[in-house]
Amino acid sequence: MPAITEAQVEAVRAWVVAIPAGRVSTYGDLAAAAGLTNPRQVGWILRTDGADLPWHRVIRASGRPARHLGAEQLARLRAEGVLATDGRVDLATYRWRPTGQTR
DNA sequence: CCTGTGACGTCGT
DNA sequence: CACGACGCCACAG
Repeated sequence: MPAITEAQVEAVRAWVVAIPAGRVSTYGDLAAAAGLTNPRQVGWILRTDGADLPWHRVIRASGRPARHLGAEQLARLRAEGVLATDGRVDLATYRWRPTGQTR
């Protein structure tokens, strides 16, 4: 079977879609929620099958957007009410966890 | 089979 | 807090 199953891909896609507006999630949390051991795999999935997903709500654990996206992602988040300070999102306020727990 | 690269994370300095 | 190095897994060449 493939290294990454279709179920894992769908799981990540589902979590990304489930992220409420005005909230963000990290690659590490999504990886854990989808059962992936490595956050890089989440990035791979988003790049491959995440074209139609609200990937702008997925940021790094540092609170910074993905590398090539940069300012565009921050602009989208800001439009949803996520304020970034100096290019950094306040994870303590906006970090959303896939447990249904708002905080 | 080995090497390089990548939407990352964690630790050490 | 910023930067660098290493680790991790998957894929392309």
